[in-house]
Amino acid sequence: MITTDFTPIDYDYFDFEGRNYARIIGRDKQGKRVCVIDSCPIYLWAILSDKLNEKKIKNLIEEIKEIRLDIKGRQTNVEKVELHDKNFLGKKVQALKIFATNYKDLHDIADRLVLPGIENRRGYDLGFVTHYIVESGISPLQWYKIEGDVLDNSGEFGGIDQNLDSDLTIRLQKHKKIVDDIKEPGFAPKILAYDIESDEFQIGKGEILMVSLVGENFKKVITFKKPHKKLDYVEVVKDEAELLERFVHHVRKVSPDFLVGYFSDGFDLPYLKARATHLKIPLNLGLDDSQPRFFRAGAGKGLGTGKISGIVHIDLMKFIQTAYAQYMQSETLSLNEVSREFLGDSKKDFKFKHSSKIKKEEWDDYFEYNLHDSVLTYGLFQKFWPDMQEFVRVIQEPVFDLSRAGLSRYTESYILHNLDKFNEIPERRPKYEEIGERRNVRVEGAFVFEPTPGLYENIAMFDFTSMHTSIIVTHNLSKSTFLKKKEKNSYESPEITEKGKKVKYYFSKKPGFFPELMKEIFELRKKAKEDYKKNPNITTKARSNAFKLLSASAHGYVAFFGARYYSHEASASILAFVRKYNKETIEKVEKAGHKVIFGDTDSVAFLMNNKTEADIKKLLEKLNSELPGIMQLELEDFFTRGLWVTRRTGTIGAKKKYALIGKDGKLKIRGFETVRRDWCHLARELQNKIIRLILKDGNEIQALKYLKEIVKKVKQREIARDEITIRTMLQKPIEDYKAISPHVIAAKKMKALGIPISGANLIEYFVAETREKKSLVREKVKLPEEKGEYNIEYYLNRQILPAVENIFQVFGIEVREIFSGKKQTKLGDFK
DNA sequence: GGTGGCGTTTTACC
DNA sequence: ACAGGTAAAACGCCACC
Repeated sequence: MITTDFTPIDYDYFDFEGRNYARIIGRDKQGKRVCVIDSCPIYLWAILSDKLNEKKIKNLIEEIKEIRLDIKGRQTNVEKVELHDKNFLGKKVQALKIFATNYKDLHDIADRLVLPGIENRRGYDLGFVTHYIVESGISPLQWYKIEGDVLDNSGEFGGIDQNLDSDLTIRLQKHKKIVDDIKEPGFAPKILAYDIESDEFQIGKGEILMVSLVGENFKKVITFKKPHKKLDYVEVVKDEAELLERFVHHVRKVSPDFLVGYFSDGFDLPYLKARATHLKIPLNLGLDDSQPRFFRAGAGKGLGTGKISGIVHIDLMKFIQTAYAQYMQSETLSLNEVSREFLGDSKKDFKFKHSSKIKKEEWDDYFEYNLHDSVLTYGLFQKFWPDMQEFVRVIQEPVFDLSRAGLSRYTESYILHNLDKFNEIPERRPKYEEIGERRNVRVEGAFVFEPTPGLYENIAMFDFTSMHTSIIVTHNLSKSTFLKKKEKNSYESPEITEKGKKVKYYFSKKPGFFPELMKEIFELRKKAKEDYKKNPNITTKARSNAFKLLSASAHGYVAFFGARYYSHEASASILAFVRKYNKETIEKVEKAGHKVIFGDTDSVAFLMNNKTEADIKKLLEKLNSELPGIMQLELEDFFTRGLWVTRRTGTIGAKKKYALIGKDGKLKIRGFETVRRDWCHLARELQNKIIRLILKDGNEIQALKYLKEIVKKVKQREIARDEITIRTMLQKPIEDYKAISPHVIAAKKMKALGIPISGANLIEYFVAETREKKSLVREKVKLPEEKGEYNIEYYLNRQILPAVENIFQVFGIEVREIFSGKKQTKLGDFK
């Protein structure tokens, strides 16, 4: 017997004599690697029909006990059956807890349970690891005091400890959570970042020229190419095979908790595996000597995820995409841009070419480039680790799974790990046909107010705090609280138009577990925010962020076709309430004597009309006193000026396109080309400057002068290539495009010239002058590397002037008439 | 051969 | 396929005169 402290990092399981055993890899407080072997009850639920008498239940139990399975080379049977009072979708039910030997048999047992008296079979599709965490209460990245027998070359479980590179292997007997306190320092993980460079981009097609590894006080580039100067981090080997061997050697020697790459699920790890297979080199990176395995689960864009036993392989890009992308400034998820935003550092300059064309002295730059990619990846992991850690603690799924999950899984995991509090049996995942049906229904979304174009002064803006989530909580909306028929004393949705008919949906007043959990998230977020204000550090901030994201995804989850707790009725009702509350707020603000300028989903912007800020705050208080439940309106800010413009065609105001300036001079620009990456920098920066000049002192003449300067520069060809480059994302394979737009042409050109498309799939091009007169833009597309002069007419008439023309129209200035020479043949011009 | 409506595509807002 | 709907805008495509 031994007692130690322990934090679980990675979970998997193995079979021994037909039974499942969880194998948890973690650390103790001294940083020693500890492996814990444990088991848990394996079972599924059979939910019984309402009116089943005792005798029938008894017979059913006897019948189930007789089930024998002979599948996949295993012979097993139902071990035990118990009758329990449970809840399923908020309803009291009687359910049979059916115990089996092996988790993998549960599906087959469920298939045998299609019996009279059994309504539903549930709880067999969670996956062993999730099931184990729920059952055992041993959650990732928490601290436990554990007690058990040491397995030291014991030969138990077929000698599992003998082949495992851990300091201590324990067969668990007892465990106790020792801290659940945010002040407890988290564990400092051992990290190794890696990156490869190869000749060909297609996986396994070319040779791997070099691999870089970066850890704490550890920097290495392994290569079989010769350095020009002496570089102490370069380890020269004889060939690619030895490179792979040395890579494995170093990873095993450092033995990190996390092997971290950037887009490494889609490139680095599969490439290493492919080359190792080709060269017959074992890539035994696992703690148990196993090779990386690839799973298609969670595969976006047809890529799998790479798993290494005992060492958590992390592809940072996916985590950043899920948890950060919506709050980031970066326009792509490229390592370069993300590093620049979060680390203030970027990739080293290196112009790719085939290895046969790289000159002797250029190799040193390539090594440095390769090393620096790992340096950046290492830095990013350090930066994001506190957040990743808090997400793991909150949703209670292992780091590996969290790092590959999308927002729906975050929410769903949180639910699944908290169902016990409600004595709830988990709902199953939707079947293929259900997903198809769900994808076919559309629901009407939020209301967007049509603004009147103009320049306004003294504007106030209100918005609802976590609007969708507070609606879910206030009106108890969810799958399980939805009532098929109206009951007295129930919540009622506003009127909804569906398929041309007006309907209303009704929800029980008895608090449902989903709204209750969302309320919990809502409150925990509030508390985390207060904790952060009191004690600002990375952990309190990370926790606040985690709950913020979970809270923001609540409605998205309910409306997501893949969700276990998907509900069309709840989603449609949530959105109907969103429209109702926004419209009501707009009416009330107008009634209070203010002209409303704009509103989108959860916000309303209006003129202060000589009222003081204190008056506006009083109005806010009054509006809040009239709101039900946890609904809350807050003051977004006061603005000194705001600009709304017309849509490109016509005279109606453009929604979602405005610019505001705060009392502190800070700009808030929404929707304008300034924030869109598919416009060239020149047009974006010009527009930004014009907006700035106009909002700062409301003087359009200064802005017009500035425009004149830029137009002159364009006409005199003084604009740099980079400024006129247009960047657009290629969203699918080139062949799949029906419409051949300019960026598709550019992508085709790149393919023909063998220029690799960046990991971010961003296509860059510019519009050039052509000898013959061509009308289509795509016929004038050139790659940034190509020779040619930019097309003055295009940049003037299709980029510069469109970016600013409707801003000047607010002041009655027609910039096209001033600058473009030609008259536009728009209808408006003849009136 | 110009043009106007429509479908496709990308990107942003909340 | 892997959180949702609303909206702006550009461009190609195609019928039409």
